[in-house]
Amino acid sequence: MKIKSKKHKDILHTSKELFWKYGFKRVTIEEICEKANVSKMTFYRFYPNKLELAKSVFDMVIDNSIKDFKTLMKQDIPASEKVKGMLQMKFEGTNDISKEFLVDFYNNPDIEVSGYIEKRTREVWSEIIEDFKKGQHEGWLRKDFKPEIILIFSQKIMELIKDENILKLYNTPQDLIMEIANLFTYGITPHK
Amino acid sequence: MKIKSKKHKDILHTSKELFWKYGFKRVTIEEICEKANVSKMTFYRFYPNKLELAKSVFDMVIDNSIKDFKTLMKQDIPASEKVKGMLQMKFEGTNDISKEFLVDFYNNPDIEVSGYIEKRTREVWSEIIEDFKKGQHEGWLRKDFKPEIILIFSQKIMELIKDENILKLYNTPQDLIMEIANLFTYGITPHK
DNA sequence: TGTCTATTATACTTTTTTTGTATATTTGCA
DNA sequence: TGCAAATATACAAAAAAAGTATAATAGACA
Repeated sequence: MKIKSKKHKDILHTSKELFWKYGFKRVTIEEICEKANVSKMTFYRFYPNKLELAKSVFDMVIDNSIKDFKTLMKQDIPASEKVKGMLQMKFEGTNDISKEFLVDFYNNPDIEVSGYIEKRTREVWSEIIEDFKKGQHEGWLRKDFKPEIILIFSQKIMELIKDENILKLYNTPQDLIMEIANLFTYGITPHK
Repeated sequence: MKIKSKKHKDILHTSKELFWKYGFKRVTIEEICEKANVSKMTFYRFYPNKLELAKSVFDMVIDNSIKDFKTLMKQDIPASEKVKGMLQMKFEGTNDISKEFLVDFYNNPDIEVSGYIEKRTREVWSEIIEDFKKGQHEGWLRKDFKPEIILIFSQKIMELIKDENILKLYNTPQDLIMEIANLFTYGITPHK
């Protein structure tokens, strides 16, 4: 599935919006069609069922995330800025999957689904890791750590950012992000 | 329905939470029961169906709103502070009904429902209006305006507070609230 | 203008989900 | 212990959602 007609795009964007808000299960195909101004038959022309649609949505989001991420990594800015940008992206949700969506997805008894998510997630991770390795090679990242650990780390740290109680310690979420970014950076970059 | 057992309270609070997040239609009775750790049979002991539950939830929220509002009105603080408090309450959602919830409610073909909401809303309004009249009688509100207009006014103004673009003009929502509260106050209070 | 393609509207069957009930069992507490 | 409240389970009935067949329509374009 590659070329996207206007209608096709409408379906994708509408369903992303609804899935993000309510999760996978709570949204019906007809609801999507109505909101996207597309007839049900047109929907079934593009997708055999809701699951396939969800995969597409997931893909779209992942792909955009990667694109944003790569753009960031390519920029000629200090490492601390890159880390900050990463966290910022996560915080804004650009780079994040809706919790409601994932929960529904994982609870689906259909095994194929969670397998699919895991596969795609692995792909994203390895892309990101590649970028970190490049950073190590280019010298703006310390060489003696496993890039994989960054992702695990940032995963954990995202839980902090979303934690109301921790947020309260800072004037703005940005302050917290900055704080974490600094922590991250000075543990990672070569000593000046 | 007055005395509330622990289980009864759990049901009420859980359903409020879910309704607020997803709206009325998207939430199932069994879902509520699971999340509230209550068996389905216990649910049906308290309520004959989801609609009656929703009415109770609605009542609970309305009642709390009135209570908060009355507490505010009774305080010995200047009128501007009271107006500010009102807006603040609305902004925090303490005094507000979830949009998702209301939309579902109004779309319900069952006429009784929207009738019920309208009835309760009218009651709240008249209570609030009574308080304003008292304020006029006690002299801390100008006497030559219809108290009813305040509610209509504040309704409209709430739309401003929720408007992203307007919010952007101020550093914090609080600044906007303050601004509006001042506007409100100096159009209402007796001239010093 | 006529034709081709994409889209829609409608009406329908099938499947799945949710509701609501009946019944037997368990829990906690006075 | 014994009673009231709560539960688990299993099930029938109703409602909602999924999915399909078919005929009608709209619009691009040669």
